[in-house]
Amino acid sequence: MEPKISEKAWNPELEKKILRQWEEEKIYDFTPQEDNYTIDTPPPYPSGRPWHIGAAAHYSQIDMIARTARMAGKNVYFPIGIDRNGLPVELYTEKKHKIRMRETERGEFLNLCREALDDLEAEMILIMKSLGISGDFAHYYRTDSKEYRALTQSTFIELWKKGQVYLANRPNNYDWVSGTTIADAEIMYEDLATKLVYMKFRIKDTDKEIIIASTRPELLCACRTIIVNPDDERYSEYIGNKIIVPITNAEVELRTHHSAQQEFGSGAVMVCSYGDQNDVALFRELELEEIVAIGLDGRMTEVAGEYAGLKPKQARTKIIEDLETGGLLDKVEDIVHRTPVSERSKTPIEIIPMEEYYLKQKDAVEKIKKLGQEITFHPSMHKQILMNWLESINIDWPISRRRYYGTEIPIWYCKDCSEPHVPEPGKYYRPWEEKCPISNCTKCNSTEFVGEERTFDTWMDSSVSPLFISKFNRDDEFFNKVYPASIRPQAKDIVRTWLYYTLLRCEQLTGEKPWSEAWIMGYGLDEKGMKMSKSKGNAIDPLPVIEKLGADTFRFWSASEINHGYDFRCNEQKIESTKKFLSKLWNVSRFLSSFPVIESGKLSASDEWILAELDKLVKECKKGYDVYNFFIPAIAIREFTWNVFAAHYIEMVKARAYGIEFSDEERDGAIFTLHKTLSTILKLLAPIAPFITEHLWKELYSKDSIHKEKQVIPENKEDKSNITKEISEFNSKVWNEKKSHNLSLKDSIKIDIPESLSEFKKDLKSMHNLE
RNA sequence: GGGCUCAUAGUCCAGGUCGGUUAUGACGUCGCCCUUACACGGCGAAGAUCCGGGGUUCAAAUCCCCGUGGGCCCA
Repeated sequence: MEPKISEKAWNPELEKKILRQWEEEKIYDFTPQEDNYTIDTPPPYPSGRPWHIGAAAHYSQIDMIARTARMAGKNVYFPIGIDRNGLPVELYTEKKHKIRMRETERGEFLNLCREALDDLEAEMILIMKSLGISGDFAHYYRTDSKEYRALTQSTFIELWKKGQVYLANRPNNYDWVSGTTIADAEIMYEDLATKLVYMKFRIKDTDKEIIIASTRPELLCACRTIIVNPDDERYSEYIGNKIIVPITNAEVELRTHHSAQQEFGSGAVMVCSYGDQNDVALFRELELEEIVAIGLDGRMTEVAGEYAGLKPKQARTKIIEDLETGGLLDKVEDIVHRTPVSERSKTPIEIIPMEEYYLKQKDAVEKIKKLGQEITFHPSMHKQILMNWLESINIDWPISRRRYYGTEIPIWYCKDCSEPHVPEPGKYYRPWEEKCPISNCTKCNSTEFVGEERTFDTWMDSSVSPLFISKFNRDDEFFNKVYPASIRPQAKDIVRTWLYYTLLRCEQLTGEKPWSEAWIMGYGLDEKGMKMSKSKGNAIDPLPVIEKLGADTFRFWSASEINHGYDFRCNEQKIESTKKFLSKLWNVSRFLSSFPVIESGKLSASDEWILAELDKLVKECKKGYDVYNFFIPAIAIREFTWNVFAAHYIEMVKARAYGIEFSDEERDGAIFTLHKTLSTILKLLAPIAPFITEHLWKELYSKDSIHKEKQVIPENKEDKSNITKEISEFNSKVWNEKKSHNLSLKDSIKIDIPESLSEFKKDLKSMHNLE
């Protein structure tokens, strides 16, 4: 009998043809019904080349969620979006064109960013499509589109009107040379020579002194507290005492804090606004009131007293002299200090408070905690990341950024009285280049306005993704059908940002949770478990891998290698070797394609046994698919298909299937069981490897897509795994025996079949050619 | 610096909640074998101080404590 399938191995080239078919037949199209399964797909951010291979694995798995849900009979809404707002593309563009954002005309700079995004986006879309992602590419959205930005702005305007937004001072990184604030991402660290100044601080109402070392003595006037390590016994008796700051004679409290290192200087640290990032954290944590010691002009402010007007470096020199004169100086050491400097100007940055917009979030924490409790997390352990984060929130959310490529903050200020005005929601506004849509200032009736130049933090955009995909405020009927979404799949590293902010924003705007389930995936690392980065040279480009090995190989690797929720390692050779399983499946199918598909047959003990094992597999897969953990079915399917079905069952029934020395009835039992098992395997595997299962399904079982099938339901058959163990032990025994006697596998041999396997006697005899 | 998390053969991974056979499977390696689905295969073999130290226990990969190293987020 000639097998219907003639090729000897799975050819990934077939994937392209299958993709075209899916597109033509529109098998993943979504029409909203009463019950829908909405996936709040993460819109990936095009930050550079190549796209992270871990992200490709991530999207493969998100697609498995969609396919699992479809096969469970759900009406799946699987939107695709691209996140295009934010700093990375600005940095990418500056580097690519060797320009600086602030020295380039804003409109021109935005165009260059857009071009860069378009290129990078095209590559990501190509990868996602090649991976077989069954999302809605025809209507993919961009977070920098007019519609999306209009939504971000509308939601801001709504919250502004509810009084949820306010202005406050916030420490910013400031680069004096460029004259701008810079983002944390633009800071690098350099070891620079500086002086470590040991100063004498007196403990109030005693004649005792504490020596405090600092590289920034000019900030004495901004000192708010002194900290020592709680384990540091040198200071334990003075905790809570008032300390007199030299020069200013201000009184501050001595406290303990774990961030004080006993080995550094004298172990006591002065906390000033702001010497470094640690000071910022301490001011926030200890709720200290900041003192602005350095002004926007880069000089000491009036709080510095006689040092006012000096540059910090001059003030430092003078203050050291004065300390010495006043007998307040212990000693000065020359040290090398790890100093934050601006990436562009290479000069040390200062941290100074500037006015920024804040969105209230502290009041919402308890509500969000409750929402968090109502959401099912897969895996459940990652709910802890959110809960810990909620515990640690102690400031409102700063939402304004002094950047260009983002959604503009829709505010105009009256030129005369500075009163801020927000426009009506519903449209996309660009205040930096558009005329104010309001004709007169509501406060002073002036007609002249100045547009806000700042943009939003990008999380302001991405945090409304469930509202955008459900057409919030644009199509109420659609919104009511698909919101709240069913599931939010996302990576672990952005639980505190994207997941949290989405909960916050959606609660503020709809009063409801945005989804009922959150699915959290681990982080993709290199083969040694280190983070992948372009600079380390250990990044793997997913595109050539997928092109060479095919999407199904990549997807099956992703499912079988990544235990859900845990970090995973990416190794090209490992991905490549995964292909062997697909070949195995292909060849099993090729063998079965020699036999007609029949509806029934007389089942022998062997058939009953493998069907019981198959049922156990169905049950095991369901366990994984129910919680969208694809590692469980992938491992179980490979194990069953290769090591049970192919290795033992197929070998046992081969002769029977050919009808050699068996009745037609017996033969049909084998053929029926073979097809029943394979077709079940294909359906079980379809969400993970959609291409090869589709191809084999159509070759063998139906002209319709396997992706229209419903998932198999376990029948709870009797567990026969003990038989599996016995059969495989017996087979091994025979194989070993033949080997030790230098016999070929087809040679005849005399070995007794154990009593417990007597039911399988006929099949085993023909399999091994037993006498 | 803080929080969370991980650590099992050359490599990846299971087991860990609920302590108790010979620690699962895959990749890779080595040997033999073309047996009519498959050499991208079959059979077999070697390969693990279960990260280190301490504790609880008759018994620890598993539970507890202290380290070390990796990862993520926050600072």
